[in-house]
Amino acid sequence: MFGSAGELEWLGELNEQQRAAATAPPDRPLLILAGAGSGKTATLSARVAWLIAQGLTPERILLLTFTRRAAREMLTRTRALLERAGIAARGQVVGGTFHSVAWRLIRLYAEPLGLPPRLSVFDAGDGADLLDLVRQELGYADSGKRFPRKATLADIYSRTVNAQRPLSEVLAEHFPWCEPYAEDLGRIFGRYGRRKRDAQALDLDDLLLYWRALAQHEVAGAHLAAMFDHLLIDEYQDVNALQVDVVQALRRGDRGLTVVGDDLQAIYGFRAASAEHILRFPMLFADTATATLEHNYRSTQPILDVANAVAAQAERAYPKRLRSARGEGRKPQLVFCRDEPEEATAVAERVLAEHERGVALREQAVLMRAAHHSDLLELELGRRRVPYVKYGGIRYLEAAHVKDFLCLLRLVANPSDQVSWFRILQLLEGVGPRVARQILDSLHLNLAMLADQWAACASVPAAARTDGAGLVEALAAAATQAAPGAQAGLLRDALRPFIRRRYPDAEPRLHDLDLLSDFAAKSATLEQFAAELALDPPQSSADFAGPPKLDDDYLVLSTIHSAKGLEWDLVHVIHASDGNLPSDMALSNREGLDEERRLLYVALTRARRGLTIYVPVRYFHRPRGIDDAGGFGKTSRFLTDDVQSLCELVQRDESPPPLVGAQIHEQVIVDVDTLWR
DNA sequence: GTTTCAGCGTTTTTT
DNA sequence: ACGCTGAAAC
Repeated sequence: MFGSAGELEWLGELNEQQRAAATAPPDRPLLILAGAGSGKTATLSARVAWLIAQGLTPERILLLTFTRRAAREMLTRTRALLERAGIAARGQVVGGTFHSVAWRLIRLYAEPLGLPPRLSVFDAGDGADLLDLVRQELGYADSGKRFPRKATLADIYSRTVNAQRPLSEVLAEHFPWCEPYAEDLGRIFGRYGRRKRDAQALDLDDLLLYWRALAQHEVAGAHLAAMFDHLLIDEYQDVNALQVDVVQALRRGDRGLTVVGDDLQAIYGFRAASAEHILRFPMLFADTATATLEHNYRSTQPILDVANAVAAQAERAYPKRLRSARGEGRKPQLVFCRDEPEEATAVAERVLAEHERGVALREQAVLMRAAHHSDLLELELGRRRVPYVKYGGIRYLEAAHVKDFLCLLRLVANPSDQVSWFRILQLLEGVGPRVARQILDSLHLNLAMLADQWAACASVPAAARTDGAGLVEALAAAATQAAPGAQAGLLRDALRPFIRRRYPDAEPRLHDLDLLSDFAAKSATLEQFAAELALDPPQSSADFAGPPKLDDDYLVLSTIHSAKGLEWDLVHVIHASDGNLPSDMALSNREGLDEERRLLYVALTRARRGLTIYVPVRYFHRPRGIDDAGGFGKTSRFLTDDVQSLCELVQRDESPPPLVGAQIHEQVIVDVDTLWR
């Protein structure tokens, strides 16, 4: 079974548990429980390399990861291992997220699935926009007072679909304040589905639904399952019921199956994921072999002590404690700050002090629960001219001008996409929701004939006619081109005047469009480009700025969710107070609280050798009265006495000591009379 | 009847 | 940065 010892010498670099996992017999389902920092990526890469060394064909191995970045990293490592063994990997392992692989397979099987050959992919924002459109059409926009916002509608829809449970149950459990609208929501969702089909679009949830339907189909499913000999899944603690169905359907016969995860790091409950799936894996897949990795190669022991103490607070805690292979180090610091501005100052000072001591900015990260928790810090960093990149939060694709551009791109491939039209038309002067709808009703959405129709369309206001003709012509011209770069260029040029007119800060936005066009030029087709962006959106502004230069140094700011799987020398966790971490929004049930705790656990275990947790003691902008100076926040309930005893406590209060009257020798004078004398 | 704009309040996490 | 509101402008 094993390759000859000389061939796979790198197996010797793994520890015993890792090696056992990497070389476990491929015909039994394998569950790898891998604690934080336990060399999970190394092990999984080694397993892929080992499977190939055993004779498996790379193209017949499917690797599902949480992000495309993770897939890339594993495949790079795998290739390096194979090279060392002198094995020339002929093909490529198929890798990506559940959603991106679903997209590839669905396109392959579009015909039997009854789908049109041209398809758009809606990202979360597009889905929300269509829901908003439907809500307006059904008249809910003006009637109700507090009807759920479009983002909430999208959340409810997605959660219901992903959990595969009746709407009523999902509402009762997670959106109780929306229960009175249950019927209305049902009507909206039904219509949403039909409109989506008319637009020849799939949303992110559809990708999983269609993949599952395909995999469970008697004939197509068998065909699909036969494409792969081995299926590996990373971050299995964050899969939902729909994804488990797909995995189960794909494993027909004795296909190999390896899953890796850590139930202590399950943080995607809001996406209907549940750690139950990893815990029940051995029950679902008979004859499962289990491997456990618990040596931590990332962090020093004092950091792990704190992480372990946090994890131990869970009612259903496992006796799984991370043990450091790196040894001792400095105790984590717990810094109490007077208020949020003070916290921002403290973080900036500490980051810069470490930088002086030789720790590059990019070896440090600031992690937070919610993207806006770093608002003040970002101002402070700007003032001090500290370069930083932020991950998570408002993403590029959500910026208005980027959406405008992407809608145009999508229209070339799919002119029946009404949501895109609706948005584009409103760029024109004198066109709001009402007129846009009228125009849409009177046009046949066919690019070849569109220019004539546009000129004749009575609904188009005079002011918009010429401007709109420019866009329509650009769309028609782009449709006759084949090269995506040329197409994107045409559309960008046509969009330019609108961007200038609409946004006061047009220049940086135009620059974004240039970058996007350049990226589009590298894709096979515009359709492909738009779909890839929806499936694997750029994680930060840096993703678009081209490959980073080697001497670029910047601090990383990231939501904890986006920090998953990453590590830094020094980690700064901010806003560790009740209401922020745990977030107020998550406290309605115990599951929510547990997930918040795991979130903190994930944050803590990102640090290699330095960890600082900041607690702002006082809050100013609480939604109270104007003259309320602010309340006192409470230290996060997860930072118990137990946890604090493992930290070095720092009181940071910059307010000057109170003045004693006797210290002031001259009287203080207040006089405004000089102003008008 | 619609569009547009200013002002105000709010903002969890993401494929 | 966005949605909602009310009021002005077309």
